[in-house]
Amino acid sequence: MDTKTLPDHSGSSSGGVDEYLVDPVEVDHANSSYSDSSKLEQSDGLLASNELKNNLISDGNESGLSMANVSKKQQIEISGVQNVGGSNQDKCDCSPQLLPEQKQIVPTIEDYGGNARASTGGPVENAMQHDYEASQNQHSISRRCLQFGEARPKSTLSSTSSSDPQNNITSTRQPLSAMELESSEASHVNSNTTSSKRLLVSLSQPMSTMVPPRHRGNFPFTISKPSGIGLHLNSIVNNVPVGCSATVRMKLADNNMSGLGMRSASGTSCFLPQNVKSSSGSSSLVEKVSDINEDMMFRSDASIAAGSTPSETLHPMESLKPLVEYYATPLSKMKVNVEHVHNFEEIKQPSPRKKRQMKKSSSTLDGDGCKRCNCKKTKCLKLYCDCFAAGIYCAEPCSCQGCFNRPEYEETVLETRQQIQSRNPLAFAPKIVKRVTEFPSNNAEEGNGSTPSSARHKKGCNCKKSMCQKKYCECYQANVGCSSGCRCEGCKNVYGRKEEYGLSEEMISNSGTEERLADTFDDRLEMVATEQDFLLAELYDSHHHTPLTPLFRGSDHGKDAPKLRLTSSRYLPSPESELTILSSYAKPMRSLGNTDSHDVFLDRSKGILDENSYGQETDYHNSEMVDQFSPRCDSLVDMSNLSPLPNPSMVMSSASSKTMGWTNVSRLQPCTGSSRYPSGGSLRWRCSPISSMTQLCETKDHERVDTDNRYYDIFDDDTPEILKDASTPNKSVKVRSPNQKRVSPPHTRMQALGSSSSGGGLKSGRKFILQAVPSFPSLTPCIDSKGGANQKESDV
DNA sequence: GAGTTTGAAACT
DNA sequence: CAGTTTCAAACTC
Repeated sequence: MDTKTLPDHSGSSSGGVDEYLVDPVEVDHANSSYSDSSKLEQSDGLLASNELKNNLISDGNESGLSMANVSKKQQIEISGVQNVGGSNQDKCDCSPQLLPEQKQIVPTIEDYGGNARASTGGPVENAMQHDYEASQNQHSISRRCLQFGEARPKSTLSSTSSSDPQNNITSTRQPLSAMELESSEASHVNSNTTSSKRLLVSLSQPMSTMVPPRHRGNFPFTISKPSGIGLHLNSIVNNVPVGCSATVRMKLADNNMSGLGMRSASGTSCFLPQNVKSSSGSSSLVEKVSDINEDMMFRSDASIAAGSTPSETLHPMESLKPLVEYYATPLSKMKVNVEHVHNFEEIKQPSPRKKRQMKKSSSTLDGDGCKRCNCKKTKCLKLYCDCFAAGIYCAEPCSCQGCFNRPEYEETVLETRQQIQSRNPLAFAPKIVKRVTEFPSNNAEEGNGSTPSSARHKKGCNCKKSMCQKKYCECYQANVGCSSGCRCEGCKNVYGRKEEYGLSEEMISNSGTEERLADTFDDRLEMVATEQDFLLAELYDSHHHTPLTPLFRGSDHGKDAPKLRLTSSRYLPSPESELTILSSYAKPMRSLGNTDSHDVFLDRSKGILDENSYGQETDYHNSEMVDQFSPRCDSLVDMSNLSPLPNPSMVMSSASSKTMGWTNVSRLQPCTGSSRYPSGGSLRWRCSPISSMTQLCETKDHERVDTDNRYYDIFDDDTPEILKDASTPNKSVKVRSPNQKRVSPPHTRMQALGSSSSGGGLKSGRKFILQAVPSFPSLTPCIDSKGGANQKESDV
């Protein structure tokens, strides 16, 4: 059968892939027998995967496949190298974990890596890791180049600055090492190996170099974001906060672009713990981190999920926390390891029910953060699979059968995702979108969990019998209230009834018809995203190629957006990403603000994550967010310098970066598959978003600098600083205004926003921004004003 | 642990 | 686009 092809994978990959896959598992399981069995299973799975591909993916973009294949090959090579270096499977796992997507992550790491290397050289000394790193570095380097252009930019920023892949290679080693380390660590999270320390060291260095001392912790996040951004993160993160196992990787299947984000994101959740443990550049720190463990992880995860907030959360935390969070980001990057772990886990399928029970107790997420699916017929390649839908790889906790949602089958996964996306571009978009919050600052409500207003299910539920009081209801499950978009009957959602939703939003009532409401709702969601994540979104877009602009262009954002996206030659990683990102961003912010309870954070994260299903995007956002929050201007500035972005100046940069990145990306990455290996330039651009952030930072450095508290405050408000900037007379605002004109969001929206936002000028500003968001194109022009953005405007 | 219920996803 | 089927999670026993 297909096995023949599989053999190749199994042969090459099985050897390499399996091993590395095993490693991750091992890590989780502490060298459990999984590896062996998993290998076998995987090999089987590989065969099956081929079949699946044939069956499942009729469309299967060859480009994507080819890409995937390439990545696999690389992975294999890597794995082989790793094996050579470190005999331990675990080690291997770590390296192998680097999937194509992961590779992308690596690049990001590279950025850090540059910095990390020098510093890390010493710290990262685990024999395993060393070997692994050494071998991988070279391999990884090439990978990186292929996969991410982004890394380069960052790398350039960090240290080497070589945009060229080659340069990356040299520089990348450290980054890779760091990544690998992270990944390895992630895999070893349980083990608490010294490797983690390495990571810390490597990370720390980059951080230090890149970011000012304060923000160092954050800085890593920044980097990580780029790598991991993925959508899945959202879901994963949200759901899986601590865990780890879940592989966020989602890669991108949705969008090649998104893949990147996914990876990082996923990695984050899982990696954070590991990173923390491992990273302890200083033993004390490491230990502390390890001690912190879950809490930290949660935070980190959450932060990661949020994308932006990590630093913030950290700030409030003790010094250690920052470290943890800091590392957490890297972890996200490391998601590869996590993924592997998942794979193994899935393969072995320890005890589904137990896992389930675990899940039940913890709600959706496993303690590990894994979704713990139990798929039996879908091979975890359909949206039925929570893991797959979340953009993460199945992991140990999963009790799925015949799972192909593993790093090993990345190609299959990606292809399948593409197919699904082709049918429904929003299929992987976060389901939950943060609503335009009326009250960014008063989010205590959310903490209460009663805040229906904060977010909504984008599609809305269709409950008939559960009355939206059970987890059957997606809205309820996401801890969000029902909205006008819901078609539920007898809604009694404790988080907010459909009716209430409409009431709460004056706008809706104004609109009148449900359709209008629904539309408005979507718009609102988008709006919200824009507001909070506006800048981020832009960045995100740039990273993902997502044509946010298109959406924005479309006055109807929500509806049209998808179409526009679709129409666009490029696959948007996730049209939803916009919303998602924003929402995730916003939520995280809140959660961060609330840092108090992890639970809250987690809950939010879930919803948010879902929204961010596109890990990649999210990652970027996260990174961006991180940058904004933690990285500080300094780091940001540096980044901007490094970044190819023409104009680091201005907040607009973020928007511009989006457009820039977006356009560039589109060009560079016509195909989703290809997107993975975007030219360095495109990637760089994506990274550039950071620069935008930096810009913002510049404008608001003093504010940020003042205290972390401020950040928190910001988050509390839901309005990221960026937004604030935007809201403020900042450049961003101006830039946006033009777009706003275009967008001219529905009057209802405006009104509703205004009413809702009544809270304060900020709110109003946000709303305003939101409106602007739809008009993103204009923003880009502003940004591009220097560059291509203007063109877009003219086009528009 | 097995079986049922539920609603989303997928299919027609 | 609507209706039906399939699926896996959520839930119950």
